[in-house]
Amino acid sequence: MSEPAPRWRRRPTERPEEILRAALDVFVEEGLAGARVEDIAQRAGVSKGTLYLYFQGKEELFREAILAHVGRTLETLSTASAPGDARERLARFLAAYWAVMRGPRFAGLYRLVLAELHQFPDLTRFWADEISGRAIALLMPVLEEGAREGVFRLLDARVAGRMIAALLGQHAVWASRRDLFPHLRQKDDEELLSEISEFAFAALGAAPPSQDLLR
Amino acid sequence: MSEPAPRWRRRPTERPEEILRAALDVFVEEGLAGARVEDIAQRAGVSKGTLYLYFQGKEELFREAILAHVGRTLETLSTASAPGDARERLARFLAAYWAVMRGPRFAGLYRLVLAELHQFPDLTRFWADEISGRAIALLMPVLEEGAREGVFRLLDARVAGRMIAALLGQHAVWASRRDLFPHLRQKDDEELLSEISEFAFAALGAAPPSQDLLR
Amino acid sequence: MSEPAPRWRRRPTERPEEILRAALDVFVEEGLAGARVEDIAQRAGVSKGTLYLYFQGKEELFREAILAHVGRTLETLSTASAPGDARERLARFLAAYWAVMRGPRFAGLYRLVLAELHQFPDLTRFWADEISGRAIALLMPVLEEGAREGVFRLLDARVAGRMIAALLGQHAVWASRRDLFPHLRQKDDEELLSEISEFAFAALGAAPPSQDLLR
Amino acid sequence: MSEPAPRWRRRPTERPEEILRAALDVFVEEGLAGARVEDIAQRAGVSKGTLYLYFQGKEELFREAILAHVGRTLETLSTASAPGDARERLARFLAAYWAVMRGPRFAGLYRLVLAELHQFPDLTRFWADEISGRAIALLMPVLEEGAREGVFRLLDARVAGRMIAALLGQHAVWASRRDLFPHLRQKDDEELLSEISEFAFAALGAAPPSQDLLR
DNA sequence: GATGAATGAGAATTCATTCAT
DNA sequence: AATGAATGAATTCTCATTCAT
Repeated sequence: MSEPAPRWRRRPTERPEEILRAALDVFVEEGLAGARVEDIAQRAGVSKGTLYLYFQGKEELFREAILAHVGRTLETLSTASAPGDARERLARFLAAYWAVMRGPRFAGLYRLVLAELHQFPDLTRFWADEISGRAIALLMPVLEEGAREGVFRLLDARVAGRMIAALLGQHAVWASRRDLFPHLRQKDDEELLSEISEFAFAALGAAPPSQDLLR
Repeated sequence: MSEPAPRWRRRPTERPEEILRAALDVFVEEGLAGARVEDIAQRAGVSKGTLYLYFQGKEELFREAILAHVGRTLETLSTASAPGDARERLARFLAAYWAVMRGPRFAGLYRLVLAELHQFPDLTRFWADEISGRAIALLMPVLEEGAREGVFRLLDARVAGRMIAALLGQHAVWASRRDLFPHLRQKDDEELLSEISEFAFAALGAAPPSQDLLR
Repeated sequence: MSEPAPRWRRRPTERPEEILRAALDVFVEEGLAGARVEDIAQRAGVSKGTLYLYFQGKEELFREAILAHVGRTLETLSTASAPGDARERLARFLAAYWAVMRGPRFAGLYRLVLAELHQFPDLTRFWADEISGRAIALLMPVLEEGAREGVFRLLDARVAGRMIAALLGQHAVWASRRDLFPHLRQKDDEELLSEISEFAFAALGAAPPSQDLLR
Repeated sequence: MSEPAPRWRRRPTERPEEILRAALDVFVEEGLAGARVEDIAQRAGVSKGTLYLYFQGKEELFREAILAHVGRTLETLSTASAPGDARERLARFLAAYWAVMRGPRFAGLYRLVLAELHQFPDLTRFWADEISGRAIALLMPVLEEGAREGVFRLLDARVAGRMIAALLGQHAVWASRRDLFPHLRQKDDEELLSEISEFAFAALGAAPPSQDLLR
């Protein structure tokens, strides 16, 4: 005697986020052009029309999906700063940043942004400022303080920050497709991080802190 | 002892190379999906139908355009090895590799490959082997020799090579759209190269050779 | 002797007449296909769903909106007959009819009916009978009486009525978009009416009554 | 042993005109919104895609279809002026204009223009100038000359021209849907023309010329 | 009764590919 | 070989209508 299950439910609050999550997945898998609106709808468990209740169209969906995800990411990232000596802080930052970049969708997202550079300069700019730029901005005080303390050699903190961001970023892209990049096929994330750390610390004229200190 | 069969082959040269060049330009600008066959034909100065006389379709055009360009690039790159002490050879390699990557179409190509990766695993494999892989392969003997000579500190040459490739690759992408990546807007190519070199040499425990030695 | 059954009936008045008014406005502005149900609802200050409580759908809305407005119009028009000599009665009729046609929505409605005619034969029939037909029917006795009295020349009253209706109808359409019909841009409604009257009276072989008599 | 019939033929010159003709038919029957691009293509005997080789889209098709047809019409119309006395010339003009308006697609076209007034003000303006305006412009010299000769009574030739254009235009619309306008259901085109003529001449204070003179 | 979120059929448009010339 | 006109499958987006709340 129970009611038949309704064919759909009203979820005005949750819908947009669900849709953006589905959209991000599909965009990451298929790229902007390859993603079909229909697929996004299906993955979100709604009809095509519903997407258009919440978003202007495919492009807005793309933009919003990326911004929303980056937003969530940034929250994580900001928490990375903390007390300690410069080497420890740098090591902790590398680990935190690497963890973000190795999160489930991040590298795919980065590829996406690269791919659509021309079509979405504002998105790219946002990315550059908020992701790469933020990494550099967070790194700089650590490096400067380390230099002041004599732990790191003297160098342009901005440049050094950029180098470190490059190492992390490029490795994240490679690592996201280990099958396609044989030069790191055998390495797990932890090993890659320690290789990157080792290289970066060496470039700064310092040894990485012992692992013990970081836990 | 015959040469091993080449991993890829150029198509007969009488077939308009012009088409592939045009295709590459359009693909770099628009991406795979965004590029219209019509535009490629137009830029190559032929009719749409003609493309189909030489290529199966858009995808083959894409594949061939990239392979042809990479082929040309590789010729350049292979000439980079040369005699000299390890520091000089490393410095010269960095300059040569950076020159290739800053060539007119390379960074765009790299983005393209990253972006369309998953659709063409064979292409990516090719890329990984011939470009990233080759860089590492060319670097390794230099690094190993330097380590043997005591010029560079002892480390896994493959890992160090990968780090250097990461620095160069990521900077090439950023530099290709300086307008969108403000963290290096003010730097010219030469300055970026010397920053990268400085960082890499430091990580290897060595000072870069004086500029004089490199000319 | 009961009244003959009315040809159309107004829906119960407690049902929002507001909706029909809004619908008419939107239909006049946008046409049948161009009008969006959503817009009608919004203009009526109700939700989309509410419309469907009162009307089957868009087409019924269209039909009812027109019928309702015509109904209101007809009430006005019927009052136009009155005593007096034939010339005066004709003049008064012209003025009354013109006033109706120059009412805020009439010309738009007329265009609408013309435009969407073929989709609604019954509507058009209704229109032809109640509007054009009624004009002619109201005119005929006046013209016949005038002819009998020797004021108007002898002619087929039905034909003459049709001519006068044509003059009025076409001018109403033109006048509704003076910006688009430059041949009468400078004229105000009053002047147009007196031009039409003058022409019609001349065709009937009579001079129009002096303006004084009409007020 | 004959070749199988080709699936399609190249007709680059004839296509656009064929398409416009088909488009006009469909637009007249269905209105702008009701017409499906697919139907137009089918009626023109081509595929949907072909339409887009020659026209930007549905709206341009609409605009061009109307302009092309009006253009053809105007050629006919211009030839209507000719020598003779004023009454004959007027009679001849009425006949010519009426013939144009009663041509197979004209009244439908007029309805179309009326219906889309808002969306295509430029089309409407064009229509007003070239059709109604031209009628008035062609009429004026005839009426003025007639007045000078004492055949017609003195009146504003522009106003009189407008009245005549109104009579013709409105009757053309009605006549195009005789089924829907019972007040002229029984009349054929010739009879309608002579009724209009009779009314117009009377309004000008003249008798129409005998029919004999006009053939 | 009202609401407005959700649906999904329908239409315009694009563009890779084919093929008559 | 070369052309570019023609095709039609595929895709986005709209909006009348339904129905859970």
